[in-house]
Parts: sequence; structure tokens; C-alpha cells
Amino acid sequence: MSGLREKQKADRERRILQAAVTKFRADGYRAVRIEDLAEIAEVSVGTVYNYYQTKGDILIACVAMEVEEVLAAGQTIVNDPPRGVSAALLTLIFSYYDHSLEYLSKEMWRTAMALAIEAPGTPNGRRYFELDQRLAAQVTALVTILQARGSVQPELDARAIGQVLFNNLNQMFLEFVRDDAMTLKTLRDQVAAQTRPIAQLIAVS
Amino acid sequence: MSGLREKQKADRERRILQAAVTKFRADGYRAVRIEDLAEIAEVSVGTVYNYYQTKGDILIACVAMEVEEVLAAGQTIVNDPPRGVSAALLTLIFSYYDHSLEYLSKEMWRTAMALAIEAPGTPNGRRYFELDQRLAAQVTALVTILQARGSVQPELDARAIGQVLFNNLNQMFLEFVRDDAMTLKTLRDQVAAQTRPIAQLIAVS
DNA sequence: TAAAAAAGTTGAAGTCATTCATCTTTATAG
DNA sequence: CTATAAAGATGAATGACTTCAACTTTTTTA
Repeated sequence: MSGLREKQKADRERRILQAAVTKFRADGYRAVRIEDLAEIAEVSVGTVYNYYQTKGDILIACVAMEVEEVLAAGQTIVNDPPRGVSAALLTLIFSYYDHSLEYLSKEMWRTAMALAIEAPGTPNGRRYFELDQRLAAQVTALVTILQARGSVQPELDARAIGQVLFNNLNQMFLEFVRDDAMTLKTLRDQVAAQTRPIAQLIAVS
Repeated sequence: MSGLREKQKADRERRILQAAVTKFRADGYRAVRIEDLAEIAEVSVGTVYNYYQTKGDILIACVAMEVEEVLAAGQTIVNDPPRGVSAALLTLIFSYYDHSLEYLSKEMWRTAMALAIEAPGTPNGRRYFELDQRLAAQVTALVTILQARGSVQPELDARAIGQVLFNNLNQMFLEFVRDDAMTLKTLRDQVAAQTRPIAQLIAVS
């Protein structure tokens, strides 16, 4: 019976992650000590470190779950985007934004972003970066589809435009999570004001 | 004689900052302990904390010096930009990039960026953010000038375009400092590839 | 100039992430 | 079933940032 150990391991990892998602949101990432998570998950401090390399690692795991959902939701939009370049782009972008705070607080987001920047060589950093790239690829895919559909000028470099649009939405999201007072509506309005002119410029006249 | 204390204070602050710039670059931000800086600056650990709120604060002060120089250099370009929308934008952007590693290492940049994101409410974070905004404003100013000059379509929202361009160059710079292997040339090439299409789209045909 | 007040310095103590040698549990072999 | 090996859990110890109560130096007052 070699399944017992595996099952226990999976169970412990799940308990630690569950404790983290709940406690990080409730008390804030910084205020939560590894010891707290260990206690909730009913393991020792050392065991937490057997499953996650650092405290930041645990956070990235939380964020990754959320981003996977965002990517899935985005894919359905890319598969059948609304008519109109502006509408298509903004529908995708807003779907990202609207999902973003479902399980994560602003503090969790900005801490995760900071970690990914600060320690790019760690598994943490690489994983977050990879998720970013998949989001950027999704925006690019949308531009490509709009191009194939004849809505976007054919001679444009879809990859370059996709990157610029993603970089903009990402940076604006960063501003959003950086400011606790900023509402989702403000974020949407600002990004719309920035994205629409670009959309009009790349659209087939 | 009330000047002695002031002079001593200014001197101590200067010594601490000087120690930081040198040591952070030489040994890496993380590897440097406050105790090391205190020793070099010939003060105690506690005194370091009388001048700077946190270790990150010291780093932001280093970065701020550099960004002030970058802004000054950028201003001369905005005052008399080259002919051509692409050329003008890329000259400004490249001047930012080319100055960036003069006094700061990539590790210092990414740590500073991470700090500014993580702790937006601190003097640190606000100061970095303000510098970011001034850079963005400079890009916007350039777009406005190109518009006044008749090189850029007059009906476009210069602020929105400026923001998008800045957000893109900023995000790409982040990718640059995140990857120790990435060269300045690669950064320039990639940003050029992204900025040129936008430049052509906004230019008066 | 001498005493009192103000300002600033100091470094030991506190806190928390992280590590590692030891111990416990599970799996395997005889 | 027992003994051996492997895997994993444990928590005390470590190291670095940060704080703070006591101490020094400088300034002001008389």
C-alpha cells in the first residue's frame, strides 16, 4: 500500500494552500506568519517549507490558481470575440479585471507582482512571468483573429500591437492594485480611454 | 553657532547614501546588511534608521538620484526633438534606457521597483511613483509637441497615447532588469519594434 | 560660563523568515 | 512479522531588519 504517503502529502499541501488563501485575504500577506499557516494547516513550520520554498512561493501558488481561471475565461472571449475592434479588446481586458479580485486582495496582487520582479530566477518568479506571458499571448491571439477577420489592418505586426496593449493593461492593473482607494470602474474607464484610440488606429477604416 | 548640528546631520546622511550606492552595486542589495552601511558611514545601526525609514528607503534614495538625471537628459530631447515621430519617440526612450545602468545595477532597479509596488503607502513608494509619473508626463509632453508641430494627428488624445507609450517602455524596462542576461541592445530592438508601428499610426500621413 | 533643555546617537533586544540535524512514520525486504 | 531503509515531519537555532529606552552631544537660557 504505497498510496498512504502520497495521499497524506497531497492533503497537507492542500491544507497549507487553503490556509494561505484564507488567512492572506483576511489578515494581509505581511501580517500572516508561517507559524500561523502551519498551525491552521496542522503541520509544523518546517513542513510548510517542505512544500513551498518561501513564503512568497505560497502566495504565487494562490495567484496562479486565480490567473488560470482568468486565462480560461479569456479564452472563451478570444474564441468568439464581439464585433468591433474596441469592443473585442475591451471585453477581453475587462474580463481580466473583473475576475481579478475574486479570491485575491489588492495587497496579495501587489506582493505577488513585487516578488516576481524581485526574484526572477526563483521558481516563483518564473511561474508568475510565464502566466504573464500567457496573458500577453492571449491578447496577441485576439489581435490576430481580428486581423484574420478583416477588422484590423493586415500589414500590422500583431505581436507588437498585442504586446503594447498587454503591457498597458498590465501596468494599469499595477496602478490599480497599488492604490487601495482606486475602484474597478476607474481602472476600466482609464484603460478604455487608452485602448480606444489604439483600437481606432489599427482598425480598418 | 547652530550650524554644527545641521552640518553633522547632512554629512552623516551623505555618508550613508554614498556607502549605499557603492556597496549595493558592489555586493548586491540583498547581500548588504544595514550593519555594513553603518560601519562604512561610521555611524551606528540606529542612526541609519534616523535618516532612512527602511533598508528599501535607502535604495529608493539611490534610484531617485539616477531618475532625476534621466529626467534632465530627457528634457533636452523634448525641448528639441528630432524630425519624425518614430525618431523623436525612440530618441527619448533610448536616452532613458542608456542612462539607466550608470549608477544602478539591474538588481537595484528590480528591487526598487518591487519595493515601490509592495509598499505604495510609504514615502518610498510614493516617491518612486511620483518619478514614474514625471517620466510619463515627459513622454506625453513630447507627443504634444509633435502634435503642435503637425507631425502627429491633431485629434488624438496625447495624454492617452503618452500613457500607453510610457507604460510599454516601463514594462519592457522591467523585463530588461528582470533578466540579467538581456542586453541593452535587445531591449532597444524590442521596444523599437513595438513603438514604430504606433508612431506610424499616429503620424500625419 | 554653567545648568537645563533639546536633538540626536547608540546597540542590545524583538520579530519573523528560513535552515538543518534529529526524530517519526511509512514502505520494503527477508 | 520483524528489521532495515527511505521519506518526510519537526522545532530549536540562525541571521537580518527594525525598534526603543538610555546615553551623548549640541544648543539655548540665565
